[in-house]
Amino acid sequence: MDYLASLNEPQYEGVVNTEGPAMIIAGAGSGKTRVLTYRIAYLIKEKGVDPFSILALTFTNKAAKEMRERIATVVGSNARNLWMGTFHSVFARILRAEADRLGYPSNFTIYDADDSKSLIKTIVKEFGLDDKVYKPNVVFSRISSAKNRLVSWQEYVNNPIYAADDETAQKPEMGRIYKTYAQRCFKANAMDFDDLLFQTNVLFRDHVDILNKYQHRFKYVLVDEFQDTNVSQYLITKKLSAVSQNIAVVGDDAQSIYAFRGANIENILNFEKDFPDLKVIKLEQNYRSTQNIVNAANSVIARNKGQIKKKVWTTNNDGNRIDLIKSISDNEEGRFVASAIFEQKSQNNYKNEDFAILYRTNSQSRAIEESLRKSGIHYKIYGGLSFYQRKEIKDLMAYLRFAMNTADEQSFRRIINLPKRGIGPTSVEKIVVAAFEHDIPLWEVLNNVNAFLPGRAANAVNDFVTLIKSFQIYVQSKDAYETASHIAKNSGLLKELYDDKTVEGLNRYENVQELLNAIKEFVETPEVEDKSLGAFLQDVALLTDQDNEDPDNKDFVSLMTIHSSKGLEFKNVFIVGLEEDLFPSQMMMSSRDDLEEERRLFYVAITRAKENLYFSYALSRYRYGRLINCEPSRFIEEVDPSFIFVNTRYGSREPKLGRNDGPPGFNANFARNLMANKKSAPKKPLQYHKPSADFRPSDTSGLQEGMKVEHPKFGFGKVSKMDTSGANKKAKVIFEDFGEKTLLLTFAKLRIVE
DNA sequence: GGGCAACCACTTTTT
DNA sequence: GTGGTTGCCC
Repeated sequence: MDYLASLNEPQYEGVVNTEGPAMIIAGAGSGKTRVLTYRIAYLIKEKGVDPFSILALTFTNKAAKEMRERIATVVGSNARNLWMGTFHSVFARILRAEADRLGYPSNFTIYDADDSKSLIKTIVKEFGLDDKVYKPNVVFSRISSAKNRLVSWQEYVNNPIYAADDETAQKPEMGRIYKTYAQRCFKANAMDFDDLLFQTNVLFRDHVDILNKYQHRFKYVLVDEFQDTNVSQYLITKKLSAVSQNIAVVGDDAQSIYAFRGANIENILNFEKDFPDLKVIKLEQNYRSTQNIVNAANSVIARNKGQIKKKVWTTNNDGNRIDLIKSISDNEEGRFVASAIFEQKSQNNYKNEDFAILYRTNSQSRAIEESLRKSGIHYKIYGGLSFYQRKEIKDLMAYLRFAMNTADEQSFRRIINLPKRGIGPTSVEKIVVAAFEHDIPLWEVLNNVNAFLPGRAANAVNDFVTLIKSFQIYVQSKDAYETASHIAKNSGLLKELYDDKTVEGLNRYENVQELLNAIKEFVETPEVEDKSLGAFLQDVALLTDQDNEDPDNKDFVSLMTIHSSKGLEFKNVFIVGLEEDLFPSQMMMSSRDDLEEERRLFYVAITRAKENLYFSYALSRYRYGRLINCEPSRFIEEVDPSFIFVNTRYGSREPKLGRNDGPPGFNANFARNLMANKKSAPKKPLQYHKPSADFRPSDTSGLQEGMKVEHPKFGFGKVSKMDTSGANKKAKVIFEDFGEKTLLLTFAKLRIVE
């Protein structure tokens, strides 16, 4: 019982109250993971519960892995038998086992968000709709949110409320798209991420015997990050624990930052209603941060109306005040952050790993990255494009998936003309449409393609079919690694990449090799019983590469979005880009709820810090390659000023050329196309105007037609036309040396001469 | 069908 | 700033 001795009173309550429903509201830094892991350890060790009958659900693979390891240190190897994993992986496993009840094969493919969006794109195109109205992202999130609220396409099409909604949104075809999308997924033997939860609900709703089976199997259900569950996830856990009533949820409403993905804070209220004899435990003591940081965070979150009453407190030292850094530009901001890290390291013996730089959007990383590189500070950027989203990886994966599941339309579209086989979009469309019109499997169309396509295209398709059939023999008889490397070689993918001698080409080649290594590793793992390609694909679909860590070099500064920083902590945290419209994000300002979610995001960012916290903002910044003026974020003012130390550190802005700056034929965009097309460079060198004044972002509100202006690069010119009709005011200027250019006045690089 | 140049659109995203 | 896409031409 010694592991329990270290717990405080409410933590102990959270661990030992294992029977009946419990809700643990855990403030930031209050030892939430510890309570969850000890609770499971307590069940196994002290209560003698079989690990097989404990189901613990998390949101990330990383959290599941970490928790499993921590439990193992208390209970030993027995922890392996726990049902612990992400919602998606656990229910994918159950769905594979019970797939036949839903009319799916057990080797169904899992579509990731990219697959889903490209399927939506093709459907929108097939319907002859405007993809500017039916943007794949918008359609996808509409379908996704319907599924997460358990609205099937049948209900969606039949319910006039949705039709009216879509009518006002000028998207009347949404129901038809949802229907087609769902049917296409089903026909492709594929489930998207939302289906894994949606179909589990269907399974439990329509097949009571199966529900009973799992209700009796899982005697204890635990849910981590409960504030981020959506309706679909909540209903699954509720149903599973309806018999045993042993359900424990752990979360913090103040850290709910995924409402935009369907997370529903009302689950907390519903939970209280659904389980009336619920035990509520509040963890309010923060062990992570200094007084100043805890109090600043409290002063921010207190502005939100909707929240559960709790008071997070700490007995830690006061610590330093928050350092507020003001700078002139995003580059300058990067430099100050780099120099602050440098100073702190030498003065206070911090290591790189003690620092994190948090921002609202991934695109902000570039300016920071540059200055860290110049200062020789080792850093790592989290997020961005993941390994499995890279084109070359998706290409090979598509071959592997198609060899496993010849109904998979998305994989088919990806590989049918890759490498080039002379099968164009028209032929592909004919094949797919034929499969639908005659209601036969895609594979059958491909095997009888001569009936649908003219000779030359049909021959190419026949070759493709023969190739796939040769792969299928491997799939059946060899392990995943042998199959995958055979397919990589014989599909021609590797050769195409090998022939590409550019830097990117080499990278892509290495990435494919890395994927093959990963498969090899999978095959050579002794615990893995099923070493087939199918087993690997099932494993990998739900894996993101967050856990691919480089063990050699762990001492780096972490750069990431605030979203991905959740659950982590650092001694020193920089929150950069604290500017109005950026954070809080302009696109989030439509309603008060959205502002509250942005504020919770700010709260999450602040509470990552253990010792020192820095706020930083710039007065001007490049966004989408254009210079804009910025104002400090309202969030800075929302922090009680007694916790802030203002540290004004202006600098200067250096002129920077955008890709489209300069005359056509001589600008960077032209150079880029030259590089891409391997043509020789023009003989004439670039000659830009030498600015006669210091060009800071300036006010151009008085600009009128006919005025003479100076531009830092194009030199002198005359305003020929003003366009104030759109959201972005524009001016057409005829430059003496470079001719006519249209300039966006928001970015105000013009100086009025006369 | 393929190559090239211009054009467009961009939030966060554990799965 | 970047990547993806469209539209024109061969």
